[in-house]
Amino acid sequence: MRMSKLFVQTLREYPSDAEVVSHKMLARAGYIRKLTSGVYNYLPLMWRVLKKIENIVREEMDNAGAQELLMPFVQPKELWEESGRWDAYGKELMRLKDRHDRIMCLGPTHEEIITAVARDGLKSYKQMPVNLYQIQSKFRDEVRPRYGLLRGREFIMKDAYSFDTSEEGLDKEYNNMARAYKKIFERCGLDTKMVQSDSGAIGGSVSHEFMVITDTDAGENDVFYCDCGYSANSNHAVSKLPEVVVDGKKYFSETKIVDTPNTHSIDELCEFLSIPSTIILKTLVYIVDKKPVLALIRADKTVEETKLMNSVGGMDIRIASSAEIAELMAEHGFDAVAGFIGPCGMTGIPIVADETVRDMKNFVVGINQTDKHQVGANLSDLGLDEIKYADIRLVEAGDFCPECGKSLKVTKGIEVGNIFKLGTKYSKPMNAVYLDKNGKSHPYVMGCYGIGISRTAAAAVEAHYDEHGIKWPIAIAPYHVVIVPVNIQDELQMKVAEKMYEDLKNAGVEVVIDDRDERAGVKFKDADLIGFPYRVTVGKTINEGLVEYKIRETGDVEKVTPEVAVEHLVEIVKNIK
RNA sequence: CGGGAUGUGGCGCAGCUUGGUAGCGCACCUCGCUUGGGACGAGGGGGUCGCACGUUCAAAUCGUGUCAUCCCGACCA
Repeated sequence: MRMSKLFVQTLREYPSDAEVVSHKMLARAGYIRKLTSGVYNYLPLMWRVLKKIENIVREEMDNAGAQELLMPFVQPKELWEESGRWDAYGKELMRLKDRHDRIMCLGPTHEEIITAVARDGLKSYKQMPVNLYQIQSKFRDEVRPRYGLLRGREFIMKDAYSFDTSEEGLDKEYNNMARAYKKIFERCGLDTKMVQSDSGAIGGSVSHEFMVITDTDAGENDVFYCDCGYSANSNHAVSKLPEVVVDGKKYFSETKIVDTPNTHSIDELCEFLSIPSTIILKTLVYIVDKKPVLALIRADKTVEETKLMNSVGGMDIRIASSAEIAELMAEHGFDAVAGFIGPCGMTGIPIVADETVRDMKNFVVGINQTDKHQVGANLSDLGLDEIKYADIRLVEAGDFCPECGKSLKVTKGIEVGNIFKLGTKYSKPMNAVYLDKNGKSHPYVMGCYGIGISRTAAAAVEAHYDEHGIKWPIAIAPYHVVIVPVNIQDELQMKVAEKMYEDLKNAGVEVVIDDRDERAGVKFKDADLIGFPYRVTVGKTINEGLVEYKIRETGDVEKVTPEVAVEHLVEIVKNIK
């Protein structure tokens, strides 16, 4: 490719709306342009990168025995009603009508469609197991798109779905996919961790996420991990706790109600009573699937919303507003504001207590009266009808590993892939069945496996950049090398550059020649910004028969003959895998 | 959804307070000059100032509404 013809426009400055590294870099280097919120044009350089990632994914999926197909982007409402997700999915599902007023949606994922495809063509145990995948654009109408390609509304994803006759078969395929994923991300030049995670709206039991570990702002997930190998997303992580005081008898000799004016926060309450937060029972009001739920937890800990939601089998959770709290209080004959809520007398609504609550004795608790708390209280004395215990606690760095007991560490990660065991979550309601040896029908045992293609590209930038621009891993770089003749008026420089260009092209190296009539500085800046893994500069030293060979990643420079440079590059490209 | 901010050429911004011919830098086109880390000079093209309504002799500027975009929050009572 000739730089003079390449459709790319680099910018002198970063676009003002870009926040994270990958967004800034990709926009400035001319890879992407925003069309509308969360929706981007993939310009030629970007598309080359995306195709490289797609091809790696394709090869490894095919190697792992999966088969590629392509399903529609626009989908009918009916299938989503069959699975029950038409109502459950929420506003992220972009719904629309066609000219006949038929209701459709844009595919945010394809479980419904693939299950229907399988139902249609997968009738016998003899055809199984089978794993089908596609690489498709998806659309999720995110509340708040941000971070460029990392959290867009439209994005490219590889999604695979496996069909088995048994749990054992699913386990096997699950591990097969985990291995394939590991290979895929390695080939893309990405260091990933496979972490346990919540299975969310997709449903199912077991799931893992593949996280690119990054120190940039773009890491959206907290990953807890341990040297022993344990690692989990914060929405799923569990831990053992360090020993702390959970008995308040040292502070309170008897059970009584005390005035605690203006103690709206735990900090204020601790200060007012001169006690540690570990002997306060914190009560929070959540709205799960539009209904109130009370969460009880030791006050030095934080509720993990996803865990709480799962504990009551919900699909949607948020903290209650002060108006909702007031309403709830009124319904139960109380009149208290946040800060003084307690479980006592809250009949008829689910109460979930974190495991930390079990051991608490003689604690402090709200009693649904503003500016008052009960001290020296015990759960058995509170006269509660039914409490459900569950682990609804957010793990913190320093908690102990649930497997080996050592201290957990925390890091930020960008999720680039996930694998789920779905079981019969979709096949059952959608009546997608096969016949076994005895002619009996059973629902498929399914798994699903996703990789964010466009997100992987962005994550790669987050993981590989410097102040000058992108440093693509060679396997996913848009081109392998750029040849920069410093002065295109110089006949010898141009002659050598053109010769190398032809030789490299003929040898299968993806090469760009920067034949623009620009000053050297401009060409170097662009080369760094765009992130070609290698640069060969043909300048004055060509008079001694030498060119400059530079590695973007390390910055290492070497003077070599054009022939040696070509040899190096051909060799490097041959070894990409 | 709550809070904050911003919409002026492809990108980055000024102008708005105090209404009066729409500006600057980068990018783009032409010529000259320059050629190892985003040169320089001269000339040039490109904008219904987000949109609508209103006030006014006159609106980018003032008012109302609306749309869009971005940031923060939506997890501790």
